[in-house]
Amino acid sequence: MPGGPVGQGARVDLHTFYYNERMDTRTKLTEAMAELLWERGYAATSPHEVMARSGVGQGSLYHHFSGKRDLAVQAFRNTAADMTSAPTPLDDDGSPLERLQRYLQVPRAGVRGCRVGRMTQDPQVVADAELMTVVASAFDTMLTRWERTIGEAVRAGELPAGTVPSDLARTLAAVIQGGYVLARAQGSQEPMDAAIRGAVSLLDAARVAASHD
Amino acid sequence: MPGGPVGQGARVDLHTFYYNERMDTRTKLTEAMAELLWERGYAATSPHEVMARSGVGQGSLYHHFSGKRDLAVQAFRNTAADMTSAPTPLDDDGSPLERLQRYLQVPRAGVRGCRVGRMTQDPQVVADAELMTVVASAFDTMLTRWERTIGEAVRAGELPAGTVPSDLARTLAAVIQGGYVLARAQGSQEPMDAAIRGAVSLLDAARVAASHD
DNA sequence: GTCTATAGTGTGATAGAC
DNA sequence: GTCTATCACACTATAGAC
Repeated sequence: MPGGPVGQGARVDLHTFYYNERMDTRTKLTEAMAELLWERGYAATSPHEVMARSGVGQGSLYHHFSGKRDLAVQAFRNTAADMTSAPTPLDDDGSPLERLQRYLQVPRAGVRGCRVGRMTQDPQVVADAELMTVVASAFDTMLTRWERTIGEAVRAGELPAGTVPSDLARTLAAVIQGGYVLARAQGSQEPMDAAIRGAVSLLDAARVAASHD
Repeated sequence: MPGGPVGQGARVDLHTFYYNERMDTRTKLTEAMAELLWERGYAATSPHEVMARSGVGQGSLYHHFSGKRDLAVQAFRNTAADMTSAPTPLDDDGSPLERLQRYLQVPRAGVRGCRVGRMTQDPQVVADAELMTVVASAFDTMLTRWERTIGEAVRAGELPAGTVPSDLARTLAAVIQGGYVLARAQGSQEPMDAAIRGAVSLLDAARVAASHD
């Protein structure tokens, strides 16, 4: 191993190492942009910041991408694809209702916010049809999964027969998205966890009600 | 009625009339800023836009306020006070659970988003301790009301005895906040309404479960 | 494919006349 | 108290050498 910056005793900032040593320039740029979209949003992220974080120069950015918007679209497409392709407890073992409750309780860092939901509050993003398409289809994919598992729970008699899967799917997705909002409003994880606990309890109550259908 | 701009046949843009004829300069500025905070957020709103919308000149803005931040703090304090002081169905007649369900179903224009919750996604707002205090205390006031009515519903036997009011309050607040996110993501009111319907149904189920406690 | 230099625009804010 | 003119700066983007 020749004397790279990772040699013995060398202290390397994780980000710098990550970006500089293991990715091509294009990827460095999209990864840095994806992080900044999450942390700061689209409007508040400048090309200058992306270059600083990725260690890539100005000329390279405008060589690989036509500009800030192009870079953001590519980066955010990757983010949405990562999120929607990741496996969830919704497809694990267990009864449908258990899976719904397990997915609700997946750890979520409330104060960081949702990478996709965040975009929804950025006026420049909402005004951009291409970005909004990515946002909308990411939510669509997620809601479809919720709906399918909720339908299974109804058929299994774990939820009341009158349950409307498309409604409840939006309710549970909203609890998560709203949990992020509450957590950020209070600067604390606790409101997110409380909101989830309350939703899990409501599903427990619904199971009890279904058993008396 | 002397020849004001509202004389017979005169057509006056509602905004222009509203700002120009009925308010003092300070109020014109805070009202315009409050609207823009809602529509575009803090970071994305420039003093120039505030002046254009209010019809007030640059010199006046910096005479009445020390700058953009000062104006935004004053404007947003007014917004938060308006929202937290308005009466809600939570304090109306009817059983506690009915009041909770009625409040959930208050019409909310999902695509416009929540005036307070919106601030939560703006990095420059989150970094500002003064603005975040206003946000946090507005949510606090709202959550306390939810909690009180939920507690009443539990004591009335309309919700299961094991219900944790502080948890369920956050769940229901999250449904509303998340409903805004979903509505904006899809550019449609429908996801908000669906999320609310699902939450109302869950509360119905919880009432059934409570009756078997 | 990457660099440095620089353009052109809009920002938040101030100066000073009236 | 309000106006117009202007500042210094940061932004997104381009030019052109290497």
